[in-house]
Amino acid sequence: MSVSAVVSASQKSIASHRKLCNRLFLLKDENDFLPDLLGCLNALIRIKRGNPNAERVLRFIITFINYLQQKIPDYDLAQPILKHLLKGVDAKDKVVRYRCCQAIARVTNMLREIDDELYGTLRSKLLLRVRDKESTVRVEAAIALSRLQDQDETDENEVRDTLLFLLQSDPSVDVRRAVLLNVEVSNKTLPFILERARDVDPKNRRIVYAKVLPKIGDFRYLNIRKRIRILKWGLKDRDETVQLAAAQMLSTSWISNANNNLLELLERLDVVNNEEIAVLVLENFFKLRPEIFKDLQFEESFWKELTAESSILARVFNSICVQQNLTELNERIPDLVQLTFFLEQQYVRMRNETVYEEVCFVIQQLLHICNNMNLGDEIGRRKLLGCLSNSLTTLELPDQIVKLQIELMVKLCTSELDFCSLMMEVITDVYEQGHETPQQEQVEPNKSSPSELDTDSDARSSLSAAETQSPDVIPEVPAANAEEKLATQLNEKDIKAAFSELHCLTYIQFMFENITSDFNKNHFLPTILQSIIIPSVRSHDAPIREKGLKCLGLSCLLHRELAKENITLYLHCFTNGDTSLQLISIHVICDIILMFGPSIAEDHEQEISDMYLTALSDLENQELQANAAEAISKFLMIVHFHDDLFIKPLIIQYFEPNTFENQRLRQVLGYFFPVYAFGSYENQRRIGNVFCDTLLHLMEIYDSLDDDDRVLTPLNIAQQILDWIDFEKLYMLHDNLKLENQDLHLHIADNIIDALVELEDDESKDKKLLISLLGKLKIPRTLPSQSYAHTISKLETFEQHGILLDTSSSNMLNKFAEAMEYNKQIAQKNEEETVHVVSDTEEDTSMIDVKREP
Amino acid sequence: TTEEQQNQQDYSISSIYSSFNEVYGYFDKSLKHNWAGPELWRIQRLKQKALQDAENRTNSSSALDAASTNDTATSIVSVDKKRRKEVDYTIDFSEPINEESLFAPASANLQLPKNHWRTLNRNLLPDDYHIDSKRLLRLFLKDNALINARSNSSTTSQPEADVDPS
DNA sequence: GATGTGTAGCTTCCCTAG
DNA sequence: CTAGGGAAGCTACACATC
Repeated sequence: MSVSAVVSASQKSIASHRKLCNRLFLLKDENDFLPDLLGCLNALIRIKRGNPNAERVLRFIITFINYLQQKIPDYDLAQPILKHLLKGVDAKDKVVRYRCCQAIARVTNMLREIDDELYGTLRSKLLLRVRDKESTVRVEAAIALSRLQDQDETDENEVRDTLLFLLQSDPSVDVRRAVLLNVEVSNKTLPFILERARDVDPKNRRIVYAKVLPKIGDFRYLNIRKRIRILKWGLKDRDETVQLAAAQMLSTSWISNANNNLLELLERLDVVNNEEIAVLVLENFFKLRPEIFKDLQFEESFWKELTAESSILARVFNSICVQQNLTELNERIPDLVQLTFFLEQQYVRMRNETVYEEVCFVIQQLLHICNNMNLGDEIGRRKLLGCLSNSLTTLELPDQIVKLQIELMVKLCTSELDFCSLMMEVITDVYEQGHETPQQEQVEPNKSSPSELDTDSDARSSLSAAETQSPDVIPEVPAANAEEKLATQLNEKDIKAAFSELHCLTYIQFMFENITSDFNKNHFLPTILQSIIIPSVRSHDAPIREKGLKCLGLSCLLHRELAKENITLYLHCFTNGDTSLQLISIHVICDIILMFGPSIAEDHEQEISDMYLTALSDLENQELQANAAEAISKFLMIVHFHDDLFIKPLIIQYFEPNTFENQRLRQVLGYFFPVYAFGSYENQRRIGNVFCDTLLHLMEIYDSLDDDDRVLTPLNIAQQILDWIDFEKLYMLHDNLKLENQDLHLHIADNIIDALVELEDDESKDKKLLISLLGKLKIPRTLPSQSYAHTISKLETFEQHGILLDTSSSNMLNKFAEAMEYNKQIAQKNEEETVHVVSDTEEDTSMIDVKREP
Repeated sequence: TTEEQQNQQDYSISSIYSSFNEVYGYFDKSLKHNWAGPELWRIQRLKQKALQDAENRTNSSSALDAASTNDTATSIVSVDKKRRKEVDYTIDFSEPINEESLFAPASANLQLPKNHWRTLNRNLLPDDYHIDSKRLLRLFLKDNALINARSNSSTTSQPEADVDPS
């Protein structure tokens, strides 16, 4: 048997390789052995990618080299083969380059030694090949290059740095993946690898968790920030398979590196500062390890010595029980009376400042648990309510705790009125604590304690108070560092009063967030409004004024008239205020309109829409812009407030390259547009109405851009918008509505033709684009013949203008005209027949394909 | 004011539909993988299969027809597949190959042009703000209140926004 | 600049490994 | 038995070639 016969036999199955190895071994000393073998390689490297026989042959050759090395260590076959293959890495044929790189990668793996010259050539050729124009070649070259990595961790390491460059910059996912799987993990490469957990490709992301991170071994090689980041990315990934991979890594490798002890794992995640992630970690962990979940027990001592870690463990246990209705397991959580007791213990412990943060965290977890508990027990309820209101009165608690406590108190109270009365007491107490003075008479009239106020005052009176807040009495906005000013200007007593006011306002804010009462039917609300909120809106202290404006906004949501009166106030804040005031205005006016409908804004329509448009186009202020986009989205989605005015600027900001950094804006709008468009056919038509206009505007922007910013082409943009107004994508609950908007793209065609007439001769690029869009429109055959006729007549008038077109454009235009003509004739025929035949369902939903029509 | 509220038109999208949650659940699901802004947006083609299904449902009268054509179609396809599967991958090692042409140097540049190496944010996803229907149906000031988009049959005088009991 | 070629990305179908 | 991976086929687009 000849060398080529043996090699040829190896292509059929892997099973025969062992036998064939022996055969080939017998031929090794013949004169033509090496040339014959290289000849076989020549045949092999012409075989294009994906041929399974070629894979087998290559594998056989590798097996043989290995076999030979074992038998005769001095027989060096690898280097001659390598030398031969290197001749092909620059070949013209990409298949040859691909196969050579692939073979080199495999052979290099077998190499025991290599002479310096060969190594140098290999290295420099591969460094070139990883930049090949073919991605398949780059993949193999990258794998080959990864075989040349050494342990050198110096700053300059060309091989390593090239691989890292590919990992970040190669446009092909496969190349990045190949590098990800083959690059050596070291201090230098780790940041680049971790970053791939956010690769655009979900498979690459998954590989980070499933393949690469386990290679590291102990997760403690990562600092806490990196641990949290990697967990957050993985567990919150949109792709379930990535989530699962992250969860698996957590519940197998990471937990074992924490002595299989959940609490120890949590200790290494700094739960106090990463609550959200800790919850996710536990939830995902229990999903994969239900047996551990079921075995969790909480002894008496557990509750008496709560730590950050143990408390969040109990909280997640509880929340999973509640979510999944595991009532029996949930009995391991103490009852309300006991929980209240433990909570009180923590409030006491809080006085020790060294553990303040941890205690706050523990309290939050306990509050979450209480919130999930059955609140049927009267005694427990009263005890807890007492404990909560007491702590609110006597302690300075962080906002998150206050929020949770007040939310819980609403649930504990039997009615909203009870709740308000209780809160009123708390707020009064806190207010008085801040305004205790040796001489009571020094208290300013408008800062009088709420308890002294006429609690019977109705909304009307507070309204009149609000009316006095006409824009001109609002103090001018102070310097940015208002707090500093505040500290120097005010004496200690005033500071104390100011802080108690802030304190009260915080309580009021969370209180108002949780009530829905009609303002006039709950006499506590007008009292609070008049005695605390309104004075605070007038305050010279920026923090107080801001909080006051928020609380006033919340009050407005409970009272239509109050809302209507105060719109001007918020408009004024937007014009004259700093960013934080502007944001409040954006929020409050939006909520008011959503709450009461657009009619509430009828006196200030212009100013309000101007405000939102100004904010939307403020490229200098991303937060404002994003919030405006969100507010407008809500308007259009929910109450249809000036759709036709907002829709075009909204589309423009979405595609405008300058908003690329403003991801919140883009993601809000990315959600909004499809929902808006697919949500109703009227909305689709609204977008359709501005399509051409908007596209032309965006094309202008595109023309003015640098190459670097030209990521989205006008074609791409147009396709995305056209997709929004695709009638087949309308969300329809009833199939019979599927017939809506079938003519929408035909209308677009009309608009495009109109726009073509307007374009100048030097805008040939634009003309070309618009014409190419005609061919991509989705136009059904079943429209009435006049519709097509209308478009055809438009085309004819366009042709009369005699506008210069390149051949491909005019071809496309002709094709489109023919298709329309064809549609018209068919439609006419059908219309004649319909006189006799009632319906023809066959062609109801069939589309024309412009390209295929005669 | 009660009267005004009653007379308020219900503008919500859901007024067209019977089920509010269903609609937004659908959008949350269908937009789950298209969140990263226009640069990374993929236009989802309507699946041919889904379209056919829909068509079959509407043309229930021709259900029998459809079934039979489907049967014949699948069998034809499978025969076709088998025939095509007999692609010959055999490599011929007997003929010597001209190394001149095999290793012929390239005339043109083999490197990927520079502008292809320009990446969008190093091929990384942007930060995910997890925008969903809940986010856009929420008041700014009351994050626990979902805007209660009721059908227009509602006769209550409650405001449009309502504290979500959850 | 018209034309053909090649590739990327998608869907659909099939197989196999868990 | 199901899901995930891979191959085949299709389409749209980019590039090269003349």
